[in-house]
Amino acid sequence: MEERKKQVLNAIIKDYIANAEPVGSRAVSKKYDLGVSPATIRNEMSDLEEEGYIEQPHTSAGRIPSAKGYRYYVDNMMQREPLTSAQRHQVREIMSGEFSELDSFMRSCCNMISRLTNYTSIAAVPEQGRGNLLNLQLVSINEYQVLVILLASTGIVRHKLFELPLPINAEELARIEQKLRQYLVGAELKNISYDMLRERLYDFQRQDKLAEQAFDLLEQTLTGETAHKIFTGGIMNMLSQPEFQDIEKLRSMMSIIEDDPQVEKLLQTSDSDQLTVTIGGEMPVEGAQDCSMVVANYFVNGEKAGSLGVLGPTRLNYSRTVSLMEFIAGELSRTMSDKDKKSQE
Amino acid sequence: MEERKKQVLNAIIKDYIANAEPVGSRAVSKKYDLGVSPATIRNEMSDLEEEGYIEQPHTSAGRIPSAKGYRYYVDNMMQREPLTSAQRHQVREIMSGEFSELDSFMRSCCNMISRLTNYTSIAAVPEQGRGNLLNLQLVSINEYQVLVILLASTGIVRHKLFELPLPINAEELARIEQKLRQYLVGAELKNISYDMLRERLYDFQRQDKLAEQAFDLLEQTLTGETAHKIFTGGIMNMLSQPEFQDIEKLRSMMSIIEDDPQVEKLLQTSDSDQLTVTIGGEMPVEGAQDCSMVVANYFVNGEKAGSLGVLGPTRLNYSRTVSLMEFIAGELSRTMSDKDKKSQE
DNA sequence: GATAGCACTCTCCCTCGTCGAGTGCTAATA
DNA sequence: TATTAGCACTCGACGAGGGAGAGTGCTATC
Repeated sequence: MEERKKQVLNAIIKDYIANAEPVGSRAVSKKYDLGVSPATIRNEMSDLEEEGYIEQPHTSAGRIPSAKGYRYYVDNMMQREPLTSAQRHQVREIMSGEFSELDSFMRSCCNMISRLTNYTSIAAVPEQGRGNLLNLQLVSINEYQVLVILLASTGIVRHKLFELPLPINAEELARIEQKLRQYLVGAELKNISYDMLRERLYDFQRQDKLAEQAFDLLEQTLTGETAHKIFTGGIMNMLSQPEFQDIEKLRSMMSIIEDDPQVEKLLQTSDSDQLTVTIGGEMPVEGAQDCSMVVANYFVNGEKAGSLGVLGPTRLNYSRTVSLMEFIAGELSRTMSDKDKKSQE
Repeated sequence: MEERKKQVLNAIIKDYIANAEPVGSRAVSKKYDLGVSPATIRNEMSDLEEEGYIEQPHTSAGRIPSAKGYRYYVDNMMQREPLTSAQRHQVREIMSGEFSELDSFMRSCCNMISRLTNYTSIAAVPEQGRGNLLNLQLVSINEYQVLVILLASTGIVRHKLFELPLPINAEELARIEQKLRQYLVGAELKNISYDMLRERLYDFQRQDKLAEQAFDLLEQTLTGETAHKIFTGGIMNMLSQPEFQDIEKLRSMMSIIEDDPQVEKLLQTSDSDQLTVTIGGEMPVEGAQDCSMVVANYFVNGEKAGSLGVLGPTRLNYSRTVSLMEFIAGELSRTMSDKDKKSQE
């Protein structure tokens, strides 16, 4: 694309992102001095429209960027907005806080992202933990109920209460616990699949009826649930966006944000360490076509551990949002990797 | 209040709840046959307005109920709407489901309430568990990190990761664990206050430096956090209410619903087993004056265990909502008490 | 190729007039 | 005395009409 046309497109997008109103040729020529008159701009705009980068809500209105326009901007022209020190500070503050509970930590991350971006934030964390199985405890509550507590090397704890079909006494339980520890402690959590369980516990399982129960029980706790835990924040920020003054649009977005599986689907983009920017029609969920999002993955020791995203109108401030999300995901990866290393010591 | 005036007020409230539009004298006389002409109704309405039970948005509009009118209706005239068997069924279905995780159970309760009422639901569960301390475990992650796991008789588990200022080895940890168990297992969780800890552990605490650490640690885990965990559901239902088509009103409600402490404040009504109906200006939170709510407490073995509420416009369907919430809170109390008894066996 | 000029188009906003719903008052009625 | 019918009045909703303003596309000119 010729340089001047690029500049015109850039001006239109920037202005529209800032003001949410169609941009006219006069405004472009005045505010962003390209050294040419409005008439010239008009010709360029006419071309840009023909090529599908911008569109006109109606004759005698200015132009607004199309999804294709935003895409071109993000891919070829966008420059990352430098972060202020206040922004960096806010992120680091959250990161340096305590977090023995992953849940509440992710929640405050989401709130921080919403505060910084003024958009709705979403995040997904796999239910299945990372790290190795550090310890495993079976606690008898009564003879029909057993509490299984799993401790990962990351300091994350999971627990589940099980109802047994047959009663069990303390000695038997201790014996099973012993055996399970022997076979499973040290294994990587993500490797504890059905097959792996079967392999390691094959002999044990044959041994007696109760062991078989324990087998079923572990299988349920450890495998199966590959679902992600979903967090959202700053839903209210949607309300301040002029594009969502229309209640119907708002409702269609809200129903997606409130529905965990849909949000999970949104966050399933790439597994790379690059941000993913998804614009308008590219959104993978029905009814989110008026939105864009910026999704970043975070990594613990080089391995993908979860996703963070920001959801807003297609008129998203891509430049700022990308900078912020890149920084936040980086800090989060660093913080969680540190923590992980520390707990492995 | 004279019988006929009551009937007129009743008709106005019912009609307004159903249609969200000012009710005229003609409509009252026609739809709710009181056997008198519109002119007579008009006189009654004029009286009701003078006494503050209804108001007029403007001359030549019908009347709408005032907060005082709703209050009178709820206190003196309202009849509980009988539940359908489908509604009962839905509630019982959720109740009979598994719930080893209190969190996800409460979440699905909230969703159910929203589905049944078509309003936004809110719930609060005290972080501090009910029941007795059944077991306590200290798990060493590395020499500076200890995971404290608390198991309540209700099957609810809490855990917290602690960073120690001094390293600790396995034997010492085991010794402390032993002591703590000895002193604390069996105690009622809600009684484990700072004072109680001090009393029981006084000698122990003096014993050595590490025990003192353990003391601090337990104090943090067990006391202090009297905060409630807040759940919400069906936020989207707000959008379908005609009174919240105005984005500003919507925003003021949303900002309250998104803010846990505010929701907690809303739910702090009475501790009795009666429902609390709060209407318009009675709402304890700034900015919620256009709303009403119905709050029910649920009880485990006769003791208050948490609160459930429904949040909607003042034009709330009190009759149906009260019936539903009464039923749901009752079922929830029953289910959780059963579970509690079962785990005590 | 860039620009100035100009007619044209379309939205926004204001005003005006009509319509209809609903009221309050008054006089008549049971 | 309570109820009702009749009637003038008020006010918001709605649609038509018109001016203002923003922005365009086209054409002729530099």
